[in-house]
Amino acid sequence: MKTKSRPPRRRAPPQDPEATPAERTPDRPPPGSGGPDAAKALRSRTARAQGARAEGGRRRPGPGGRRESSVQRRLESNERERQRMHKLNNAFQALREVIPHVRADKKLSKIETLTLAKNYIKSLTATILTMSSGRLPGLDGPGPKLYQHYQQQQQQAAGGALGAPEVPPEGHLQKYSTQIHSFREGS
DNA sequence: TAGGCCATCTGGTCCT
DNA sequence: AGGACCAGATGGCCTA
Repeated sequence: MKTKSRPPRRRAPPQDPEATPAERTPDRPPPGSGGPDAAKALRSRTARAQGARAEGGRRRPGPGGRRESSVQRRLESNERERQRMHKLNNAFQALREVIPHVRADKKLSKIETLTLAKNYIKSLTATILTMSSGRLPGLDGPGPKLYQHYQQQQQQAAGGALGAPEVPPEGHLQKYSTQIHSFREGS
């Protein structure tokens, strides 16, 4: 796994919103080739693409063609989607900044960020459990409640992922530090 | 050059 | 009805 700190990517030039999918990417294979609902989408998109090809790759004329209002809606929709993705990326960045990791010079990828965050949370939970159980033996403090919650989470996780081995609190700490290490090695 | 990661576009579906 | 969300497709950039 590699990560990199690369300059901001330049945005791909916006495609002609009036163009049919076939016009924009003539070589594009039929989309929606995976997933249960995809079959319907596949058929409808393919039909549209084929229709465009049948017309020599030109925009469908007449009522079948995209009206200006529909083009405008598509552009607005694209813009909203961009903003949504930007927000998502901002959230990823915020998450990166609170996860301690050894490769401060290199940006964590999204998958690395999520994986590391998950194990970081687990290790923190384990740490808190260890500390609170040590300091509050038998008391009705946060320790026992936290431990109950932890056990519930463990049981749910084990139920969700069939055959997932239950990891003891200290195991998460070990796993997290191992992962940090492997990310460093893998760079 | 292949593979990984990413941004963007797009159409379908879900939700308010 | 319109916006949010989702997933597939595509192409660019980067590194090994």
